[in-house]
Amino acid sequence: MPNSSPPMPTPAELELLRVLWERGPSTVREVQTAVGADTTGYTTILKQLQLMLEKGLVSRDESQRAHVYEARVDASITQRQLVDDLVERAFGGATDKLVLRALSSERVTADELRAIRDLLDALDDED
Amino acid sequence: MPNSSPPMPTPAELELLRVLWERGPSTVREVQTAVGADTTGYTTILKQLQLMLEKGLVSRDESQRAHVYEARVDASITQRQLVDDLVERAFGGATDKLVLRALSSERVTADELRAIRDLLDALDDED
DNA sequence: ACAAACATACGAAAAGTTTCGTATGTGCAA
DNA sequence: TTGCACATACGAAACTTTTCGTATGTTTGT
Repeated sequence: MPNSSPPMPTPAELELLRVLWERGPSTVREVQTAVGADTTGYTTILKQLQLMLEKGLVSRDESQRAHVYEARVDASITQRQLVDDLVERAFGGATDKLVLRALSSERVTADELRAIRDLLDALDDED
Repeated sequence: MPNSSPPMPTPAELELLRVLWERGPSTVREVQTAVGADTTGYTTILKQLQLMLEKGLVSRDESQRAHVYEARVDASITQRQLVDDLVERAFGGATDKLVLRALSSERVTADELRAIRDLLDALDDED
């Protein structure tokens, strides 16, 4: 009886999820290599993934000696969860405030702005 | 010698900052009332504000018996700091991805979309 | 067969965050 | 003046998150 939907990932967990999203199913060793083998010990990654397994954030295939871990939560859903959380905590629920803040921050390229405008247009057409 | 710029606020600290941003300079009691006197003990708020003082997130006026705390960091700067942090951790630095994710989330009203479009136009005119 | 390399499990230290209890001081009203 | 309401200071408990050490088992190359 899986209790409910998995909890929001912690920062360290998010980093590992991002590896799994990008690489697909991976062994502990592969994940460690991806995050930089010198920055974090092997057993640290292992333990982290084991915790994530308990939380339902990942699943694993134990058919091989080196277990293969796979993300159990969507990138899109998790990202929205994180964004919504920040919107709530920092902007009192006003999504547009967050967007405005993000856009007025530097390092948004012209291409990115165009992508956003396209989405706005698409949203308009929906109604 | 203030070391450098204040660190990013933790979630609990952010909640208190939001009260100070909205109310302006406030006593511990006032802050506690604002966050809901029943949810968090008085000394908890007090201690939190004392820690925030050490971190440079707030300043205080001790001329009265009940010290008056004031935010030392801008809402806009702090919010951008938090957004940038999330962009980095969850979207690999791609600000537009975060924006797209935020916008495709429900609960963005037509008014909010208009505000965003206006900003896009303003950004265009800048160059 | 045996040592070296590599894998998991798991307890627990280390570090960070949040909450509160207790000691203590000060102003004020009966 | 005496006691009550209310304030700060501060240590430390309670949690959460992150990191690692150690025990132990399995595979592989010589």
